Amino acid sequence: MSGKENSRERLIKTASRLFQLQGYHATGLNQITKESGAPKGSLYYHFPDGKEQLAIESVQLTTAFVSKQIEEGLNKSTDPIEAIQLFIKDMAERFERESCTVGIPIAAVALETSLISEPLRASCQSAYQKFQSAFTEKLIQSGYEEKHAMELGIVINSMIEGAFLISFTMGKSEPLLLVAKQIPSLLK
Amino acid sequence: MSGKENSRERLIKTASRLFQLQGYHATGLNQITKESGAPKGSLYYHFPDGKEQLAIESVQLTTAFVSKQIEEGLNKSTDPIEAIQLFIKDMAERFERESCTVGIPIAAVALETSLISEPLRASCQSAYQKFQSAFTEKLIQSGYEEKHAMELGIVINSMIEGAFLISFTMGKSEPLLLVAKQIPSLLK
DNA sequence: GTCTATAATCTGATAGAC
DNA sequence: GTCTATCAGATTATAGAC
Repeated sequence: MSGKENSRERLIKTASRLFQLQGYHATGLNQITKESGAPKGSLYYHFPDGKEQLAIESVQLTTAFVSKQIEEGLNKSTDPIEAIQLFIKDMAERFERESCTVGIPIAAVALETSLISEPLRASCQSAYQKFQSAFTEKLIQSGYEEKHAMELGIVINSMIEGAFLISFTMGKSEPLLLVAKQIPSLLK
Repeated sequence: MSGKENSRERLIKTASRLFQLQGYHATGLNQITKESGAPKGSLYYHFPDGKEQLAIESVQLTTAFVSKQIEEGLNKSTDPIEAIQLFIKDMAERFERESCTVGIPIAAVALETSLISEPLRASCQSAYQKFQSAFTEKLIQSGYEEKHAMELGIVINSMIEGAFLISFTMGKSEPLLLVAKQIPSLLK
């Protein structure tokens, strides 16, 4: 309704990037306001519940963005094996290209806050559920039996998230590529 | 050489537990000294390089502990498929039993520090390499071709680490159990 | 080796003028 | 909606007595 929601948008986008890259506790409110260009005073106007609320909305933004990426990636082939492999390889390439300017979606926030903030944990949980269901949907559309597709969706999501973590630590995308390579064994 | 290295030991053990559970930035030096019972003044005597050094040695302790657990677990069966499945199920049971009093080995520290501390990142990297090679060794002993065994070691490690992360966030061990279930497809 | 006190800096959060 | 100033508490780290 109001004029420009610009400041709020910028705050969430900046927070989203920094939380993924540095984690929850390492990212200060000062840094977020400073890098977003938004005035610090306006943070608590837009997010009365402070850092926790900002993090929840950041996770939600990331979730929407990544889910869309997964769905678009999976649409590049009708064959689920090929589609999932293509998606993972895309992630690996992006990882190599942007080096570490992107971080791993959700993971750091999930690890750091699951024990100390129930609403934040719940946000991360529904993020992962959304990722999983994208894979599961693809498999169901390809004729996989429903329960099997659900189980595979969870496993594929775990594999990718784990490979991201190891790739990030190792500084190379090899684990992601090897996971992609094993997808046929898993799905056949 | 000196009398009791007790205080140093306690500091590392406490730090190790807290870093896994809460992550690097959320764990303060005050909390570590307080919970370890060691005097705060002695921290910088034993660890002149401060928090970073303490974290590196904590990661090393965790690495040794977890590696031993993996190796012992894998020795419970000569069949690699069964052995790996047993190990993952053990982890899942322990996860359920101790709920969240244990955290995920290495992961939080790896995510939080890989970009800000090269020595700490390197410690986490060699941790993961050690985990991987335990799986790889088991596969080679069972007759898998060396390169294939190495690739599978990396993928299995990624799967487990990812499933841990998702299980932790979800609050239930289902992802770990589903990963165990898919091991036969992967290894056959 | 231990302990206390404290420095210097950062954090999240608030109050109030504009 | 914006901006400044500031609070109380946390952080890592150091200095120096014991």
